[in-house]
Amino acid sequence: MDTPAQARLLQFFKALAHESRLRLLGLVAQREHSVQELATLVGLKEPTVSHHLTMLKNLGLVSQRQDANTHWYALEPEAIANLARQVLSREQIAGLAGDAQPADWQAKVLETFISADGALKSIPASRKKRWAVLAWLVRQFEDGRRYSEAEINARLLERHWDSATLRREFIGYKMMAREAGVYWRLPEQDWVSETT
Amino acid sequence: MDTPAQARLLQFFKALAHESRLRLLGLVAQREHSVQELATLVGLKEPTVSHHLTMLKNLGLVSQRQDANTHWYALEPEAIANLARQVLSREQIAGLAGDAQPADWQAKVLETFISADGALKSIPASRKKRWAVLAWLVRQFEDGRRYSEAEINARLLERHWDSATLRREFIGYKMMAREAGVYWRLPEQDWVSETT
DNA sequence: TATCTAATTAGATGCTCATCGAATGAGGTT
DNA sequence: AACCTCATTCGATGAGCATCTAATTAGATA
Repeated sequence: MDTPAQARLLQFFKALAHESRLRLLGLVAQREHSVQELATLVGLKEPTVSHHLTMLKNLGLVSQRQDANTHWYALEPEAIANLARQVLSREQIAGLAGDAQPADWQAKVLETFISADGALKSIPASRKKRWAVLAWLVRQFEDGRRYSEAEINARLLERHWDSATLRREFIGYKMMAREAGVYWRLPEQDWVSETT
Repeated sequence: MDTPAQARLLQFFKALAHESRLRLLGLVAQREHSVQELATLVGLKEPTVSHHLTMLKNLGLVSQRQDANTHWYALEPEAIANLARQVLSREQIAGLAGDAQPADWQAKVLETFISADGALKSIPASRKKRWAVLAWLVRQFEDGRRYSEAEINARLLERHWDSATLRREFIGYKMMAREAGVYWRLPEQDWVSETT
Protein backbone atom coordinates (compact mmCIF):
# COMPACT_ATOMS: atom_id res chain seq x y z
CA MET A 1 0.00 0.00 0.00
CA ASP A 2 1.23 3.29 -1.05
CA THR A 3 -0.73 6.46 -0.57
CA PRO A 4 -2.33 7.38 2.73
CA ALA A 5 -5.74 7.11 1.12
CA GLN A 6 -5.18 3.49 0.26
CA ALA A 7 -3.85 2.68 3.70
CA ARG A 8 -6.82 4.41 5.23
CA LEU A 9 -9.28 2.41 3.19
CA LEU A 10 -7.53 -0.77 4.21
CA GLN A 11 -7.86 0.25 7.84
CA PHE A 12 -11.56 0.70 7.40
CA PHE A 13 -12.03 -2.72 5.93
CA LYS A 14 -9.94 -4.30 8.63
CA ALA A 15 -12.05 -2.60 11.24
CA LEU A 16 -15.24 -3.93 9.71
CA ALA A 17 -13.88 -7.38 9.02
CA HIS A 18 -14.63 -8.78 12.42
CA GLU A 19 -17.86 -10.12 13.77
CA SER A 20 -17.50 -8.58 17.20
CA ARG A 21 -16.90 -5.12 15.82
CA LEU A 22 -19.71 -5.44 13.33
CA ARG A 23 -22.10 -6.34 16.12
CA LEU A 24 -20.85 -3.49 18.25
CA LEU A 25 -21.46 -1.12 15.37
CA GLY A 26 -24.93 -2.58 15.03
CA LEU A 27 -25.68 -1.88 18.66
CA VAL A 28 -24.38 1.66 18.76
CA ALA A 29 -26.30 2.33 15.55
CA GLN A 30 -29.52 1.69 17.42
CA ARG A 31 -28.78 3.96 20.35
CA GLU A 32 -26.03 5.10 22.67
CA HIS A 33 -24.53 2.39 24.80
CA SER A 34 -22.01 2.20 27.62
CA VAL A 35 -19.07 -0.16 27.54
CA GLN A 36 -20.62 -2.39 30.15
CA GLU A 37 -23.85 -2.73 28.25
CA LEU A 38 -22.05 -3.54 25.05
CA ALA A 39 -19.89 -6.10 26.78
CA THR A 40 -22.83 -8.01 28.17
CA LEU A 41 -24.80 -7.67 24.96
CA VAL A 42 -22.10 -9.13 22.76
CA GLY A 43 -20.84 -11.55 25.39
CA LEU A 44 -17.31 -10.22 25.71
CA LYS A 45 -15.33 -8.76 28.59
CA GLU A 46 -15.04 -5.01 29.04
CA PRO A 47 -11.36 -4.78 28.09
CA THR A 48 -12.04 -6.45 24.78
CA VAL A 49 -14.95 -4.20 23.99
CA SER A 50 -12.99 -1.16 25.05
CA HIS A 51 -10.22 -2.23 22.70
CA HIS A 52 -12.59 -2.50 19.76
CA LEU A 53 -14.29 0.77 20.56
CA THR A 54 -11.06 2.74 20.64
CA MET A 55 -10.19 1.32 17.25
CA LEU A 56 -13.58 2.31 15.86
CA LYS A 57 -13.30 5.73 17.46
CA ASN A 58 -9.85 6.36 16.01
CA LEU A 59 -11.26 5.66 12.58
CA GLY A 60 -14.12 8.05 13.28
CA LEU A 61 -16.75 5.36 12.97
CA VAL A 62 -18.15 5.96 16.43
CA SER A 63 -18.32 8.94 18.74
CA GLN A 64 -17.86 8.98 22.46
CA ARG A 65 -19.17 11.21 25.21
CA GLN A 66 -18.54 10.87 28.90
CA ASP A 67 -21.02 11.25 31.75
CA ALA A 68 -19.39 10.83 35.15
CA ASN A 69 -17.26 7.79 34.54
CA THR A 70 -19.61 6.14 32.15
CA HIS A 71 -18.56 6.40 28.50
CA TRP A 72 -21.37 6.49 25.98
CA TYR A 73 -20.63 5.36 22.46
CA ALA A 74 -22.75 6.06 19.39
CA LEU A 75 -22.50 5.55 15.67
CA GLU A 76 -21.02 8.29 13.50
CA PRO A 77 -23.20 7.81 10.45
CA GLU A 78 -21.32 10.16 8.15
CA ALA A 79 -18.17 8.09 8.31
CA ILE A 80 -19.81 4.96 7.03
CA ALA A 81 -21.52 6.79 4.22
CA ASN A 82 -18.24 8.32 3.16
CA LEU A 83 -16.56 4.98 3.16
CA ALA A 84 -19.27 3.48 1.03
CA ARG A 85 -18.99 6.32 -1.42
CA GLN A 86 -15.28 5.74 -1.76
CA VAL A 87 -15.77 2.16 -2.81
CA LEU A 88 -18.50 2.79 -5.32
CA SER A 89 -16.62 3.50 -8.50
CA ARG A 90 -14.52 1.22 -10.61
CA GLU A 91 -11.85 3.88 -10.93
CA GLN A 92 -11.49 3.98 -7.18
CA ILE A 93 -10.94 0.27 -7.12
CA ALA A 94 -8.46 0.40 -9.94
CA GLY A 95 -6.52 2.92 -7.92
CA LEU A 96 -5.96 0.31 -5.28
CA ALA A 97 -3.40 -1.54 -7.33
CA GLY A 98 -0.78 0.35 -5.40
CA ASP A 99 2.92 0.79 -5.98
CA ALA A 100 2.19 3.50 -8.54
CA GLN A 101 2.28 1.04 -11.45
CA PRO A 102 6.00 1.30 -12.08
CA ALA A 103 5.27 -2.26 -12.51
CA ASP A 104 4.27 -3.05 -15.94
CA TRP A 105 4.36 -6.79 -16.05
CA GLN A 106 7.49 -7.20 -18.16
CA ALA A 107 9.38 -4.67 -16.08
CA LYS A 108 8.45 -6.63 -12.99
CA VAL A 109 9.62 -9.88 -14.48
CA LEU A 110 12.99 -8.34 -15.34
CA GLU A 111 13.22 -6.89 -11.87
CA THR A 112 12.81 -10.39 -10.53
CA PHE A 113 15.22 -12.24 -12.78
CA ILE A 114 17.96 -9.72 -13.47
CA SER A 115 20.25 -8.74 -10.64
CA ALA A 116 21.64 -5.26 -10.20
CA ASP A 117 24.87 -6.00 -12.06
CA GLY A 118 22.90 -7.16 -15.07
CA ALA A 119 23.38 -10.90 -14.58
CA LEU A 120 20.49 -13.24 -15.27
CA LYS A 121 19.82 -14.99 -11.98
CA SER A 122 18.07 -17.93 -13.58
CA ILE A 123 16.13 -18.78 -16.71
CA PRO A 124 12.40 -18.59 -15.99
CA ALA A 125 10.58 -21.88 -16.26
CA SER A 126 7.37 -20.23 -17.31
CA ARG A 127 7.05 -19.69 -21.04
CA LYS A 128 5.85 -16.10 -20.79
CA LYS A 129 8.44 -14.99 -18.31
CA ARG A 130 11.12 -16.63 -20.41
CA TRP A 131 9.82 -14.64 -23.33
CA ALA A 132 10.16 -11.39 -21.40
CA VAL A 133 13.70 -12.12 -20.33
CA LEU A 134 14.78 -13.22 -23.82
CA ALA A 135 13.23 -10.16 -25.38
CA TRP A 136 15.32 -8.02 -23.08
CA LEU A 137 18.42 -10.04 -23.88
CA VAL A 138 18.02 -10.06 -27.63
CA ARG A 139 17.61 -6.31 -27.76
CA GLN A 140 21.20 -6.05 -26.66
CA PHE A 141 22.36 -7.35 -30.01
CA GLU A 142 22.51 -4.92 -32.89
CA ASP A 143 19.81 -5.20 -35.45
CA GLY A 144 21.01 -6.03 -38.95
CA ARG A 145 24.44 -7.17 -37.83
CA ARG A 146 25.59 -10.77 -38.23
CA TYR A 147 27.23 -12.58 -35.30
CA SER A 148 29.34 -15.70 -35.12
CA GLU A 149 28.35 -18.29 -32.55
CA ALA A 150 31.44 -17.37 -30.57
CA GLU A 151 30.42 -13.72 -30.46
CA ILE A 152 26.94 -14.60 -29.32
CA ASN A 153 28.30 -16.84 -26.60
CA ALA A 154 30.72 -14.23 -25.37
CA ARG A 155 27.95 -11.68 -25.05
CA LEU A 156 25.57 -14.11 -23.35
CA LEU A 157 28.13 -15.39 -20.88
CA GLU A 158 28.25 -11.91 -19.36
CA ARG A 159 24.67 -12.58 -18.28
CA HIS A 160 24.42 -16.29 -17.64
CA TRP A 161 26.56 -19.42 -17.82
CA ASP A 162 24.14 -21.42 -19.98
CA SER A 163 24.64 -19.58 -23.24
CA ALA A 164 23.73 -22.67 -25.25
CA THR A 165 20.19 -22.78 -23.93
CA LEU A 166 19.73 -19.08 -24.42
CA ARG A 167 20.90 -19.30 -28.01
CA ARG A 168 18.56 -22.17 -28.66
CA GLU A 169 15.68 -20.24 -27.15
CA PHE A 170 16.38 -17.21 -29.35
CA ILE A 171 15.79 -19.45 -32.32
CA GLY A 172 12.76 -21.13 -30.74
CA TYR A 173 11.05 -17.82 -30.02
CA LYS A 174 12.00 -16.60 -33.51
CA MET A 175 13.94 -13.69 -32.12
CA MET A 176 17.01 -14.73 -34.05
CA ALA A 177 17.73 -16.83 -37.12
CA ARG A 178 20.77 -18.95 -37.86
CA GLU A 179 22.39 -20.16 -41.02
CA ALA A 180 25.74 -21.88 -41.45
CA GLY A 181 26.87 -20.91 -37.95
CA VAL A 182 25.96 -17.25 -38.40
CA TYR A 183 23.26 -15.57 -36.27
CA TRP A 184 21.24 -12.40 -36.74
CA ARG A 185 18.24 -10.69 -35.14
CA LEU A 186 14.81 -10.95 -36.69
CA PRO A 187 12.52 -7.92 -36.85
CA GLU A 188 10.60 -7.36 -33.62
CA GLN A 189 7.19 -7.34 -35.21
CA ASP A 190 7.71 -11.01 -36.01
CA TRP A 191 7.80 -12.06 -32.39
CA VAL A 192 6.70 -9.14 -30.25
CA SER A 193 3.08 -9.91 -31.04
CA GLU A 194 3.24 -12.66 -28.46
CA THR A 195 2.95 -9.95 -25.83
CA THR A 196 -0.77 -10.63 -25.69
CA MET B 1 -23.74 -13.53 13.25
CA ASP B 2 -27.15 -14.73 12.59
CA THR B 3 -28.79 -14.28 9.25
CA PRO B 4 -27.13 -15.20 5.97
CA ALA B 5 -27.14 -11.54 4.95
CA GLN B 6 -25.03 -10.60 7.94
CA ALA B 7 -22.63 -13.46 7.40
CA ARG B 8 -22.32 -12.48 3.78
CA LEU B 9 -21.50 -8.90 4.61
CA LEU B 10 -18.87 -10.06 7.05
CA GLN B 11 -17.34 -12.21 4.34
CA PHE B 12 -17.13 -9.23 2.07
CA PHE B 13 -15.31 -7.15 4.58
CA LYS B 14 -12.94 -9.95 5.38
CA ALA B 15 -12.20 -10.32 1.69
CA LEU B 16 -11.39 -6.64 1.36
CA ALA B 17 -9.47 -6.42 4.60
CA HIS B 18 -6.20 -7.54 3.21
CA GLU B 19 -3.64 -5.58 1.29
CA SER B 20 -2.81 -8.37 -1.16
CA ARG B 21 -6.43 -8.83 -2.12
CA LEU B 22 -7.03 -5.12 -2.46
CA ARG B 23 -4.09 -4.85 -4.81
CA LEU B 24 -5.30 -7.84 -6.79
CA LEU B 25 -8.70 -6.21 -7.10
CA GLY B 26 -7.00 -3.05 -8.23
CA LEU B 27 -5.15 -4.89 -10.96
CA VAL B 28 -8.11 -6.84 -12.30
CA ALA B 29 -10.11 -3.63 -12.26
CA GLN B 30 -7.73 -2.21 -14.87
CA ARG B 31 -7.87 -5.18 -17.24
CA GLU B 32 -7.97 -8.94 -17.37
CA HIS B 33 -4.97 -10.68 -15.91
CA SER B 34 -3.72 -14.23 -15.64
CA VAL B 35 -2.64 -15.77 -12.36
CA GLN B 36 0.99 -15.62 -13.37
CA GLU B 37 0.85 -11.97 -14.21
CA LEU B 38 -0.87 -11.12 -10.99
CA ALA B 39 1.62 -13.13 -8.99
CA THR B 40 4.60 -11.30 -10.42
CA LEU B 41 2.85 -7.95 -10.21
CA VAL B 42 2.02 -8.23 -6.52
CA GLY B 43 5.16 -10.15 -5.68
CA LEU B 44 3.55 -13.33 -4.40
CA LYS B 45 3.69 -16.96 -5.49
CA GLU B 46 1.03 -18.39 -7.77
CA PRO B 47 -0.60 -20.60 -5.13
CA THR B 48 -1.13 -17.65 -2.86
CA VAL B 49 -2.66 -15.57 -5.60
CA SER B 50 -4.79 -18.47 -6.71
CA HIS B 51 -6.03 -18.80 -3.16
CA HIS B 52 -7.04 -15.15 -2.99
CA LEU B 53 -8.66 -15.24 -6.39
CA THR B 54 -10.87 -18.21 -5.56
CA MET B 55 -12.02 -16.40 -2.46
CA LEU B 56 -12.84 -13.28 -4.46
CA LYS B 57 -14.54 -15.36 -7.12
CA ASN B 58 -16.70 -17.21 -4.61
CA LEU B 59 -17.92 -13.89 -3.34
CA GLY B 60 -18.66 -12.80 -6.89
CA LEU B 61 -16.18 -9.94 -6.78
CA VAL B 62 -14.21 -11.18 -9.78
CA SER B 63 -15.07 -13.26 -12.81
CA GLN B 64 -12.96 -15.90 -14.43
CA ARG B 65 -12.70 -17.23 -17.96
CA GLN B 66 -10.38 -19.88 -19.22
CA ASP B 67 -8.36 -19.91 -22.42
CA ALA B 68 -6.37 -23.11 -22.87
CA ASN B 69 -4.92 -23.54 -19.42
CA THR B 70 -4.55 -19.86 -18.74
CA HIS B 71 -7.19 -18.46 -16.39
CA TRP B 72 -8.12 -14.84 -16.94
CA TYR B 73 -9.54 -12.91 -14.04
CA ALA B 74 -11.44 -9.62 -14.23
CA LEU B 75 -13.35 -7.37 -11.88
CA GLU B 76 -17.07 -7.86 -11.48
CA PRO B 77 -17.97 -4.20 -11.03
CA GLU B 78 -21.59 -4.69 -10.05
CA ALA B 79 -20.71 -6.67 -6.97
CA ILE B 80 -18.64 -3.98 -5.35
CA ALA B 81 -21.19 -1.29 -6.07
CA ASN B 82 -23.94 -3.42 -4.57
CA LEU B 83 -21.88 -4.04 -1.51
CA ALA B 84 -21.20 -0.37 -1.03
CA ARG B 85 -24.85 0.43 -1.42
CA GLN B 86 -25.74 -2.09 1.25
CA VAL B 87 -23.55 -0.35 3.75
CA LEU B 88 -24.82 3.10 3.03
CA SER B 89 -27.80 3.24 5.31
CA ARG B 90 -27.84 3.46 9.03
CA GLU B 91 -30.65 0.95 9.22
CA GLN B 92 -28.51 -1.65 7.51
CA ILE B 93 -25.84 -1.15 10.09
CA ALA B 94 -28.31 -1.32 12.93
CA GLY B 95 -29.42 -4.66 11.59
CA LEU B 96 -25.95 -5.99 12.16
CA ALA B 97 -26.42 -6.25 15.89
CA GLY B 98 -27.20 -9.88 15.30
CA ASP B 99 -28.75 -12.49 17.53
CA ALA B 100 -32.17 -11.07 16.68
CA GLN B 101 -32.19 -8.79 19.73
CA PRO B 102 -33.62 -11.36 22.10
CA ALA B 103 -31.03 -9.65 24.06
CA ASP B 104 -32.39 -6.66 25.72
CA TRP B 105 -29.68 -5.72 28.14
CA GLN B 106 -31.43 -6.79 31.31
CA ALA B 107 -32.44 -10.10 29.81
CA LYS B 108 -28.82 -10.70 28.92
CA VAL B 109 -27.65 -9.89 32.40
CA LEU B 110 -30.11 -12.35 33.89
CA GLU B 111 -29.07 -14.96 31.37
CA THR B 112 -25.54 -14.54 32.64
CA PHE B 113 -26.17 -14.58 36.37
CA ILE B 114 -29.13 -16.91 36.79
CA SER B 115 -28.64 -20.60 36.12
CA ALA B 116 -31.25 -22.83 34.56
CA ASP B 117 -32.68 -24.00 37.89
CA GLY B 118 -33.23 -20.39 38.94
CA ALA B 119 -30.26 -20.10 41.29
CA LEU B 120 -28.28 -16.88 41.41
CA LYS B 121 -24.73 -17.88 40.43
CA SER B 122 -23.17 -14.83 42.04
CA ILE B 123 -24.03 -11.29 42.98
CA PRO B 124 -22.81 -8.92 40.25
CA ALA B 125 -20.11 -6.53 41.33
CA SER B 126 -21.23 -3.87 38.90
CA ARG B 127 -23.91 -1.56 40.25
CA LYS B 128 -26.12 -1.69 37.18
CA LYS B 129 -26.00 -5.43 36.79
CA ARG B 130 -26.75 -5.82 40.46
CA TRP B 131 -29.74 -3.61 39.93
CA ALA B 132 -31.02 -5.84 37.13
CA VAL B 133 -30.66 -8.98 39.19
CA LEU B 134 -32.30 -7.46 42.26
CA ALA B 135 -35.17 -6.15 40.20
CA TRP B 136 -35.79 -9.64 38.95
CA LEU B 137 -35.57 -11.02 42.48
CA VAL B 138 -37.80 -8.48 44.13
CA ARG B 139 -40.57 -9.06 41.63
CA GLN B 140 -40.92 -12.52 43.07
CA PHE B 141 -42.36 -11.08 46.26
CA GLU B 142 -46.01 -10.10 46.29
CA ASP B 143 -46.78 -6.45 46.16
CA GLY B 144 -48.64 -5.08 49.12
CA ARG B 145 -47.92 -8.08 51.32
CA ARG B 146 -45.78 -7.81 54.45
CA TYR B 147 -42.99 -10.33 55.10
CA SER B 148 -41.08 -11.25 58.21
CA GLU B 149 -37.32 -11.36 57.92
CA ALA B 150 -37.50 -15.13 58.22
CA GLU B 151 -39.87 -15.35 55.26
CA ILE B 152 -37.65 -13.14 53.15
CA ASN B 153 -34.63 -15.22 54.03
CA ALA B 154 -36.36 -18.47 53.21
CA ARG B 155 -37.35 -17.19 49.78
CA LEU B 156 -33.93 -15.76 49.03
CA LEU B 157 -32.05 -18.85 50.15
CA GLU B 158 -33.67 -20.73 47.29
CA ARG B 159 -31.63 -18.46 45.02
CA HIS B 160 -28.43 -17.70 46.85
CA TRP B 161 -26.77 -18.40 50.19
CA ASP B 162 -26.08 -14.77 51.06
CA SER B 163 -29.61 -13.70 51.83
CA ALA B 164 -28.38 -11.03 54.23
CA THR B 165 -26.60 -9.08 51.53
CA LEU B 166 -29.53 -9.39 49.17
CA ARG B 167 -31.92 -8.10 51.81
CA ARG B 168 -29.68 -5.18 52.54
CA GLU B 169 -29.45 -4.37 48.83
CA PHE B 170 -33.22 -4.40 48.47
CA ILE B 171 -33.29 -1.63 51.00
CA GLY B 172 -30.36 0.20 49.46
CA TYR B 173 -31.91 0.24 46.02
CA LYS B 174 -35.25 1.25 47.58
CA MET B 175 -36.99 -1.80 46.22
CA MET B 176 -38.16 -2.73 49.68
CA ALA B 177 -38.74 -0.92 52.95
CA ARG B 178 -38.38 -2.25 56.48
CA GLU B 179 -39.89 -1.29 59.79
CA ALA B 180 -39.69 -3.15 63.08
CA GLY B 181 -38.43 -6.31 61.40
CA VAL B 182 -41.18 -6.31 58.79
CA TYR B 183 -40.44 -5.95 55.07
CA TRP B 184 -42.60 -4.94 52.10
CA ARG B 185 -42.12 -4.04 48.45
CA LEU B 186 -42.10 -0.45 47.35
CA PRO B 187 -43.91 0.60 44.17
CA GLU B 188 -41.82 0.01 41.05
CA GLN B 189 -42.03 3.55 39.78
CA ASP B 190 -39.95 4.57 42.78
CA TRP B 191 -36.92 2.63 41.63
CA VAL B 192 -37.47 1.42 38.09
CA SER B 193 -36.57 4.87 36.77
CA GLU B 194 -32.94 3.95 37.26
CA THR B 195 -33.24 1.89 34.09
CA THR B 196 -31.74 4.80 32.18
C1' DT C 1 1.87 -41.81 -24.88
C1' DA C 2 5.18 -38.59 -22.93
C1' DT C 3 5.99 -33.80 -22.20
C1' DC C 4 5.28 -28.99 -21.26
C1' DT C 5 2.86 -25.20 -19.23
C1' DA C 6 -0.48 -22.98 -16.19
C1' DA C 7 -3.32 -23.44 -12.25
C1' DT C 8 -5.05 -25.50 -8.20
C1' DT C 9 -4.97 -28.33 -3.92
C1' DA C 10 -2.63 -30.06 0.25
C1' DG C 11 0.08 -29.56 4.22
C1' DA C 12 3.20 -26.89 7.16
C1' DT C 13 4.80 -22.66 9.25
C1' DG C 14 4.66 -18.21 11.15
C1' DC C 15 2.47 -13.62 12.04
C1' DT C 16 -1.25 -10.81 13.29
C1' DC C 17 -4.58 -9.75 16.24
C1' DA C 18 -8.79 -10.97 19.37
C1' DT C 19 -9.43 -12.09 23.89
C1' DC C 20 -8.71 -12.45 28.71
C1' DG C 21 -7.20 -11.50 33.75
C1' DA C 22 -4.75 -8.24 36.44
C1' DA C 23 -3.31 -3.81 37.30
C1' DT C 24 -4.04 1.04 36.77
C1' DG C 25 -6.60 5.31 35.97
C1' DA C 26 -10.30 8.47 36.57
C1' DG C 27 -14.62 10.43 38.38
C1' DG C 28 -17.74 10.59 42.41
C1' DT C 29 -19.45 9.92 47.06
C1' DT C 30 -19.12 9.62 51.99
C1' DA D 1 -8.73 10.41 52.91
C1' DA D 2 -10.93 5.74 51.85
C1' DC D 3 -14.03 3.61 48.91
C1' DC D 4 -16.92 2.48 44.90
C1' DT D 5 -17.89 2.21 40.06
C1' DC D 6 -16.72 2.22 35.34
C1' DA D 7 -13.26 2.29 31.87
C1' DT D 8 -8.71 1.71 29.93
C1' DT D 9 -3.95 -0.12 29.63
C1' DC D 10 -0.67 -4.03 29.99
C1' DG D 11 1.12 -8.52 29.15
C1' DA D 12 0.25 -13.18 27.96
C1' DT D 13 -2.14 -16.74 25.38
C1' DG D 14 -4.26 -18.75 21.50
C1' DA D 15 -6.97 -18.90 17.12
C1' DG D 16 -7.30 -17.67 12.41
C1' DC D 17 -5.32 -17.00 8.27
C1' DA D 18 -1.61 -15.55 4.63
C1' DT D 19 2.05 -17.50 2.66
C1' DC D 20 5.19 -20.89 1.13
C1' DT D 21 6.86 -25.53 -1.02
C1' DA D 22 5.58 -29.80 -2.91
C1' DA D 23 2.37 -32.54 -5.16
C1' DT D 24 -1.56 -32.92 -8.19
C1' DT D 25 -4.82 -31.72 -11.92
C1' DA D 26 -5.84 -30.15 -16.45
C1' DG D 27 -5.17 -28.49 -21.19
C1' DA D 28 -2.49 -28.70 -25.23
C1' DT D 29 1.05 -30.44 -28.38
C1' DA D 30 4.35 -33.55 -30.43
